[in-house]
Amino acid sequence: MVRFLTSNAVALEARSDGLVDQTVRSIHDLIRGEKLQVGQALPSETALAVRLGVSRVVVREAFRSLAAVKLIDLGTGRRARVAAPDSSVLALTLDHSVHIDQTSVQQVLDVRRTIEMRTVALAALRRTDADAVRIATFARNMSDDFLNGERVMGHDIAFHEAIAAASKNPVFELLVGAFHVVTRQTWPIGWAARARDADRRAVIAFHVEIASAIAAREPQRAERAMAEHFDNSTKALLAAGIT
Amino acid sequence: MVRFLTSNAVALEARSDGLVDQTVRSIHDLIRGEKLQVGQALPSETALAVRLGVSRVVVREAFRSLAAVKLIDLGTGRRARVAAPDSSVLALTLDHSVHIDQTSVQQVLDVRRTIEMRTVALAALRRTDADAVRIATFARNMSDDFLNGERVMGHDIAFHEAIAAASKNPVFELLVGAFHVVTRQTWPIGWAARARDADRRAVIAFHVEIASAIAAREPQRAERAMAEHFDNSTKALLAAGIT
DNA sequence: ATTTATAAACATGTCCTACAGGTATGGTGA
DNA sequence: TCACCATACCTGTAGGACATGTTTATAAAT
Repeated sequence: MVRFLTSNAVALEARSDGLVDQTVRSIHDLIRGEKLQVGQALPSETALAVRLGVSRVVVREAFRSLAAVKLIDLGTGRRARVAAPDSSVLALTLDHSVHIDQTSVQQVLDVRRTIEMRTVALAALRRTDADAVRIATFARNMSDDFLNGERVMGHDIAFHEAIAAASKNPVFELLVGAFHVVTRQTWPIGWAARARDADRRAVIAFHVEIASAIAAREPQRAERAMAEHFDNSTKALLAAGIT
Repeated sequence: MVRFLTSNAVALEARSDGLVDQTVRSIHDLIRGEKLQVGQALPSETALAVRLGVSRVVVREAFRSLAAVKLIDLGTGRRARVAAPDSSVLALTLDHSVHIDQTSVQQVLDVRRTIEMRTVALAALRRTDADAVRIATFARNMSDDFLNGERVMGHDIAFHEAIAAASKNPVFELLVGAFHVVTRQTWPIGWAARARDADRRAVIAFHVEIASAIAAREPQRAERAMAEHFDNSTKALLAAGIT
């Protein structure tokens, strides 16, 4: 993988009046410049404060900013370390966006459908045997815990996460992970909307079918099943008044 | 390439003790509880400090955390206000992920392709006349500024952004916007990899074709053109050694 | 009476000092 | 060699102080 070392900082609050923002950029550049990898430690607050000519308070606030977007990890008594990105930040953004009425649940579902139709196809192509087993297991767990909605939801989410992992693309994994936050809030509604046992069994059947297609390495079949699964969910939520 | 992507549950900052994290949650709950809308003001730092029984430092760090993920806006002398989510946070995450070698450019491209095939189809269905004009204009601008790579890139990015906007789904807009950060770094490489004018013209032809399909309200044609466009770019970057 | 100018009240930005408590490191003793 | 502990280092939180920016209310001017 060729590296383009234009460590040009991403418009990270481009123009800033404040020392904190400047410090955030300095630290950002520092990580880039020293090519720090995940887990490596940054200088201590005091050391940075001296080096950058600001007070420790400023460095602390800058650290908090970077930690909030998961660029670094903080811990009492330990120096800050470079962190691996995770989905929590995007999850927060989405969650907030929905709550603030900037986005509808259906819109989120459309995006999920788009993405997961791809992840499932990739999973069918790139899954390891262990992936296939994991995925199938979650589908079976859904069936086994049929009476306990809470647990079915847990398996459902784990199922989709496992598929994303099997796609071998961390960006997809990131996105799928982020959507779970919204899923957790809407899933019970969709489950309740499917009052009849037959409808609930159908939901699980979709998962079994998807797992089977992945195991058989049939991307198109997997994709089709995933699409139907989402269409079914979309309808259920619509029926429950979730737009 | 080593990966750590810790995709795990999330929501409101793990149960990490620490007054700052608790305060972040409190403020988060406050926004939810009071159903504050974008633009509305939060209590002042001092007021919150008193109310939550913590020092002002703690509230400030909590504010910084929330501002870093764009849940609130901060400004000197002004009270903090609820903010609308934007793509900069995810952009940072992606950028960081690529720089830390957690993600390859090709993986990002795959995600982009997946998403933009959908946005372009939606755009073809839901575009307004103004959207169609905007999109076509950017394509024409690319052609007009053919000799100036920097400007072509600008039009290219604006083109894709306009399509996302025409999809009328803010989540897609958010995602597409976030990818631009990576695009800005890889685009010049792809352009350089297409040494012959004919190859460069072909790139622009794809955009013209996409714009035309959107104008004609032909989602499938638009989708196909977009797919070809991405396949072409993927190949160009591969040829340049970008994996 | 409406508008403008100005002053006061309020809010954030930054610094300093202080100390409690967590972490890691190295040395000592078994 | 290994376990244990003292110690130096580091982060977490508090309170006070003051500069600077913003809003509001009052007063002056048209």
